[in-house]
Amino acid sequence: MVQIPNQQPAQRSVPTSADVARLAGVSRATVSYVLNNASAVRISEPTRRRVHDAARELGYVPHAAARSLRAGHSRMVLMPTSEIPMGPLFGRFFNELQWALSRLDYTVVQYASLGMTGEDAARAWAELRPVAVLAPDASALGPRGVTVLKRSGAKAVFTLGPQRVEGAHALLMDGRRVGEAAALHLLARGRRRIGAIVPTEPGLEIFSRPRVEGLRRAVGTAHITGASVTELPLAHTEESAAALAARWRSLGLEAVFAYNDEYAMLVMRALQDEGIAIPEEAAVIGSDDLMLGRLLRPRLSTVRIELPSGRGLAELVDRVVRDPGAGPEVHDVLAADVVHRESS
Amino acid sequence: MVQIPNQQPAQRSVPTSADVARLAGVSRATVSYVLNNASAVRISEPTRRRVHDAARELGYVPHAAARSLRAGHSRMVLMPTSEIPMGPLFGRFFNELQWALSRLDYTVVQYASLGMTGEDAARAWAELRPVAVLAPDASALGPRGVTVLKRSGAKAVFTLGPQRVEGAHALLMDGRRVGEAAALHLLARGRRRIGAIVPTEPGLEIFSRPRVEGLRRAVGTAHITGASVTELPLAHTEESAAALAARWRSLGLEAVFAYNDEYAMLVMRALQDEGIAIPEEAAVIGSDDLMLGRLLRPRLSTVRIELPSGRGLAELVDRVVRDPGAGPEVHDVLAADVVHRESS
DNA sequence: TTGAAAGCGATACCAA
DNA sequence: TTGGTATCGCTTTCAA
Repeated sequence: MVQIPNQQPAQRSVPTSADVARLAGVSRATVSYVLNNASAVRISEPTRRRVHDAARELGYVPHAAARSLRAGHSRMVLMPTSEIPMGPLFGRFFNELQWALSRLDYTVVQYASLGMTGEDAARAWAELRPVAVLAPDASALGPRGVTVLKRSGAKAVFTLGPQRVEGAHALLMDGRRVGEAAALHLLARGRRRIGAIVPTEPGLEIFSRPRVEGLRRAVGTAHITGASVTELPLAHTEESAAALAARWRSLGLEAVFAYNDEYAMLVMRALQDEGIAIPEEAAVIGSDDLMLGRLLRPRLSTVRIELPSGRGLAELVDRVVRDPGAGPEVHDVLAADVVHRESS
Repeated sequence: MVQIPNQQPAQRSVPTSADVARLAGVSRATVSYVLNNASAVRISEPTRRRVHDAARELGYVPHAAARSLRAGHSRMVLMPTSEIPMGPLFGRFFNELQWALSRLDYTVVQYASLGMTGEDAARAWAELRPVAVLAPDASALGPRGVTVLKRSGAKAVFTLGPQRVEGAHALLMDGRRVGEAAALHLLARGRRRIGAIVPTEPGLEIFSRPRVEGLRRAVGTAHITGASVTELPLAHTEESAAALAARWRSLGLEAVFAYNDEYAMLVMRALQDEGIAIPEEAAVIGSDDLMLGRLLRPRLSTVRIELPSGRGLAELVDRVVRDPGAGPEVHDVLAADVVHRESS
């Protein structure tokens, strides 16, 4: 650790608009008019300049809290972050959304409320008085949480994940679509007895459950004799995958749907190391269409997921903020289709 | 899209502590005392209950802006997010840090200031009057930005990345360590002419430049005749990798350091498809020790990066917030060592 | 034990 | 064109 001598003297206190007014020799009102380009009043050019100069000299920055307190509302969009890291797919969507919202002049803020759940978390969020809340995890919110947020003045409450919650708008990302697409593909290719990898990592079940459920449902409604789904818990480790591969033949399965491409890679490698031929002895399909799937040999079949454009959602949020009267809307936004390569 | 009829009637206005006071039949002061468990004053038990009941009935949530305005300070730690998504390594570190800070009773908020740069961004952050700012990208801040933040009352300004900036504390993550480790390893294994993959993706050069620089430096100071470093630009696509592989033999290189494991995988696959033996004809080493490296054949050698514990940093931040007097400290926190597997 | 009131910083109405 | 001032919601000192 390197110590660098402190060069700045004792902090002057933080400059306020009153300081700017004093230095410029005008009233605080005038400062406000000038700095906000108030169109209702005309301020003379010399005064404008004096105010701007004073503000620059003092390094004045307006106080967002004071401003929104006075205004009675803010343009803050709160996006609670969940602990589970999002993949590249969701990450890109998030970034796009954020960018689009800031284009619409919203201040997007991510707030991690680690450890809390439901109403507690909602209360913590509500203290910030956001104009909109976009929550990725509906279950960690609940109808009570939605009520708390709305009571605190939030005009729009959206959930973004695989679940919805009463009272909130929903961008429903129905993971069952993914499982269904995988099931139809595998069945069409003559596979009957299908294994479903279920990650044991905590937090992931919110995403994995619907996928398996969709797989189950599609296999069930296909009415093909002998068709079945077997859940295979798997940790994100080589050992776990090796253990699964070791008992693969005893399971009597013909195919495996692997939650996502990373788990698919893990499983495929373990099966190959066990001498099991892919896709002959075991068809493998993943999900999310990651780059790595194309680099595997055989190339990995996968379910490609399509999320809506962040811009569209940003406009939707804006619309709801401006007209909160309408009831909650549910948008079904996840599309899934199979990219067939060599592993299935 | 499904429309659900709006069940809630017109929003009542957001309840304030005055509303709670009115309903409980006490003064606002008493409400504040009760809800904040003020130890300086004793409030009778019946009054406490009346206040709590009233607050619950109204769904009262305190107004953070008003509170911090009155208090003159907040406990908000601002973490500006960069557009480039962070990998699992940095992501884990970030999560840990966030958690540790919230344990210390800070409100951690991520704020994306997309599009702005330097002072503009700093001003936007300063409006929120955070008590501390942890910026991952020093270059998008600059000494001026640091000044703006400090003037606005920030007690601690940290940069977290590969660069530092004057006036701010730094958790320096010196990527040159990574390149150095890779170079020493490859040289020790008898490789002389080394290629360095440089991602062409914008934003990544902040991380890739130092790694290549470290590689260069280590190769240079080794004083081994014939040792050289050749930069190889590469996009994150199969085509780009295939093009590189096609001209590999004409490059006359013996080894390649691939920025990180993902690019290593991309390159390795392309080389293998071109019939180039690994590691015989081309030694490959990546970085970040991702799971996928262990799943490749040959198994991927990699540079493992060790970041400090989030808890430690959280305590450091807390210390600086409590005692901002001391000058900025520079902590060198990145450790790198080689995990030798089969590809080198 | 409780209440009245000042004041944090910025804005917008009304007067001058 | 500019200034005085009330106000947003909350905390805290001082009085009662």
